This record gives sequence, structure tokens and C-alpha cells, in this order.
Amino acid sequence: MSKGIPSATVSRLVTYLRVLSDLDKAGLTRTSSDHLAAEAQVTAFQVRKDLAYFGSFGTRGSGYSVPGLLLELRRILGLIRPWRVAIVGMGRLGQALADFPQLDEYDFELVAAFDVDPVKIGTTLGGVDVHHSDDLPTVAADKSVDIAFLTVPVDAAQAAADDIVRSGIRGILNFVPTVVSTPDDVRVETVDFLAALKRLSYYLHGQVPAKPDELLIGGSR
Amino acid sequence: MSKGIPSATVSRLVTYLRVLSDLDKAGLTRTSSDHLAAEAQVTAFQVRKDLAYFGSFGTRGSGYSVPGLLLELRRILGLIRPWRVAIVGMGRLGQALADFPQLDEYDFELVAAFDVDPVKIGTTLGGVDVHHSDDLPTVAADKSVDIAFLTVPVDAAQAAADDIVRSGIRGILNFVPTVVSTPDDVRVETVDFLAALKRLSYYLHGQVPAKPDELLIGGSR
DNA sequence: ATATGTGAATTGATTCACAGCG
DNA sequence: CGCTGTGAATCAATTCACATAT
Repeated sequence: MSKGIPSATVSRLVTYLRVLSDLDKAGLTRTSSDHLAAEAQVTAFQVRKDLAYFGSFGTRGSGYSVPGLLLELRRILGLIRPWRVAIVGMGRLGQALADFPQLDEYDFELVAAFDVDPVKIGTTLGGVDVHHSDDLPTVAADKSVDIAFLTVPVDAAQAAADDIVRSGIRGILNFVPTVVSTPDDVRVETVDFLAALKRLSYYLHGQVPAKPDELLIGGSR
Repeated sequence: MSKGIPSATVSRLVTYLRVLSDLDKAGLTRTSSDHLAAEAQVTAFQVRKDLAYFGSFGTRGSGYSVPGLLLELRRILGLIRPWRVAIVGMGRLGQALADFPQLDEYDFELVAAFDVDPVKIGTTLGGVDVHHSDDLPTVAADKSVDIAFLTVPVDAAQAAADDIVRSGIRGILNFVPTVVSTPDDVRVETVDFLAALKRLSYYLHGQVPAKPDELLIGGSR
């Protein structure tokens, strides 16, 4: 069904959704592929092609209804149902995420938290009870957790991911700067600011000082 | 000259670098494209092709030197020189980043912080002085800032980005969930966990919620 | 013997031009 | 007419097979 959709398209759809939210809040009722493209910093072709993977949502000659397209995108992205979230690893980042106010913006409900620190277990942080990570399978089933935020130290990441998978959770938002392995039916999205920072370094550094014997790679295009 | 390199390749190089760091810390001195591929969860073809954009770093028949390739990747990614960083927006996220311990792992030096809150200005947070955002141009020049972390509220993001650009800073690590416009010679890398969460929603929705006891062929490798 | 480096083939994504519909 | 929707063409990225070097 949703196979064959470029992952770049999915990323852009998320951007269009945010743009449309802004337009909607600003009271605009109609927009166009040109307008969306400008806001999202892509081409109008791209906007139309991205949407075309999922259907025809516009009106020829007059563009798109803002609330209409907003709803379609929420539907496409699965943001019309509540997602039940657990945080695995209540260190600084985990606690910060637990306190994050906009989490429920699209019906992401924080329902549980996990850690291995006896001092934290049994307490309430960010409005949810902290359980021992050993109880992940039972608590996750009990609370119908859909998505886990993985915020443990790097050395504990793969083991925690394995626990998460074993609990029947099928989506992991991985904040740990490492590649975690999961079965094919468990989706992992990674948020790694150190990686982004290193990419930035690459682009700022510009050309790599060539080694003496290397001058032929310039061609391309 | 670093044009024509796929951005996906740059992302993977960052992953290879991290894997190599781990191997190096573990005391390994040699590796192979197969080994790196397994750790980075890509194919060995991909590893070799990615590296081939920049040169020939291995030895046929025996693979790569871990410290050797580590150094090459650091050179390629621009991580052999110190980068001077400023944080723009000392809210919760900005303060958390200021306290982040591993920032200097690859010579990222935090040299200044900015905010508009009079209560914060003049104080020291996370080891650096907080200046008024109006002073960005002078302080940034004075401290030779290379990279800005953009961590202001969403409504202030574009204006802050404009200030950053005006200060002569060429790299922005954008933590704000919005598209910021900059001239072509200013590079922006975005870290947006809400966007990642929505992508996750897309990939999960439509899938049947798994039962905790369902098959787990988790181990992998 | 073994694992790299790379042109060629294949697959995938983006761009384009215009057909189609309000 | 204007702007969307889409097949076809172009461009880019990945995969592959094997020649090459140690």
C-alpha cells in the first residue's frame, strides 16, 4: 500500500503539514502548489508529485483548500489517531522530552517511562510513573504502547531496543547516536544532532584538501 | 568540488566515522568494507562506493586500517580543526546543549550564547557568557563563531536566522521545527524530532498492533 | 587468496511539458 | 484561462561484477 513512496516524499509531506498548519492558524482557507512550494523551499512540481502518490486533493484552476489538504495529510501521515508513547531512559533527555509541552499537538500521549535507576523507579516524572526497564514487556502491553523514545546511554541502546522489540512495540524514535538493529517490522527513526553537526562540518569545510595523487574525481556532471 | 557528492553519502560517512571510533576504542586495528557495512547497516558496495568519491584508503586483500580510515574520514568531514559554536536562544534546549558534555569530542568549542531575556543576559550558563541577541554581529565577529545552534522559539526563528547570517556565520544547526531561509552560502542542517515522530507515524499507521508474544527473531547478526 | 576500487547496468527520484478539468 | 495531475524524459543514486592490487 504505502510501498514505493520515496522516503524523501514522506519527509516533505511532514513539512507541508506544518506549513498548512501555519496557514490555517493564520486564517487562510486556500493555497496552491506554488505557495506551498515557496514555504517548504521545494519546487511546485515536487509538491504536486508528492501529493499525487496518494490521490488528487486539489481543484484545477483554483488550488487546494487549506483545511481540506491539512486533513488529508494528517490522514496520510497517520496523525488522526492517538499514538501512545513510552520513554525508555529517564536521564536528562528523557526527562526533558517528558516535559515537552507540544507532544500532544498531534495526539501523542505519554503513557509510561522506564529506567534502571532504583532512585527514579516508582517516582513520577513529567506526569508519568517510572517503571523498571525489566517491566517493559508487561507495562507496554498493559498501556498499549505504540512508540518508544529511546533515550538511554549509548552502551545500553541495543539491549534496550531489543527489550522494546520484545514488548511488541513497533516504532522507535532513536535519540541515541548509534545504529540500532531491529527486525524489519519495527521501524526506527533516528534523531542525532551530533551527526547533523558533523554533516554541517563537512559542508562548511567545503572541498577536501586533495591528496597529491587525487585530481581526477572532479568530473561529475 | 565537494559538489556531486550525494548527501546520503555524507550522512553515511558520519556513521562510518562513529563505527570506526568504536572499533578504535575497542582496540581493533583493521576492518573491511563488509565489517563496516554490517555495523552501519548498509551494503559493502555502498561503503566502498562512498569512500571512492574521495580516494582509495584500503589495501586490496586485507581491508582498511582503523586509525588510518578514521583519520581520512575526519579529514573528509572537516573534523580535524576546531569549530567555534554559539548558541542562539538559551531556553531549556539551549541550556541543555550548553551543558552537553561530548561537544568537544570533535573539537566543537562553545564560545558564546545569546538570548533576549534581560534576566539571562550577563550571566554565565553552561560555561559561557550570555549576550543580548542584538550583539550577535559584534560578539560573533569578536569570537570568530563558525556555527550557530538555533534554539529560539519558532516565531523568532527566521529573524534570528537573519541575524546569524548578518553576523557572517556560515553554518546553522537548526533545532526549530520550521524551514528557515538563508542565502546559498549559508548551510543549514535541521534537527527536528517532531518531524521524525511524524515520519514514524506514517510508517506505523496501517500496520496491525503487534501482540507482545508475537515472533521475535530479534537477534540479528 | 582475498578484499578493494570502479565502469556499466539497474533502479529510483526529480524535472518537465502538457493534457485534463474546473 | 489557471492550476492541478501525470506520463515521459532526465538526472541521480545504488547495485553489481569483475578487474586489480597485495
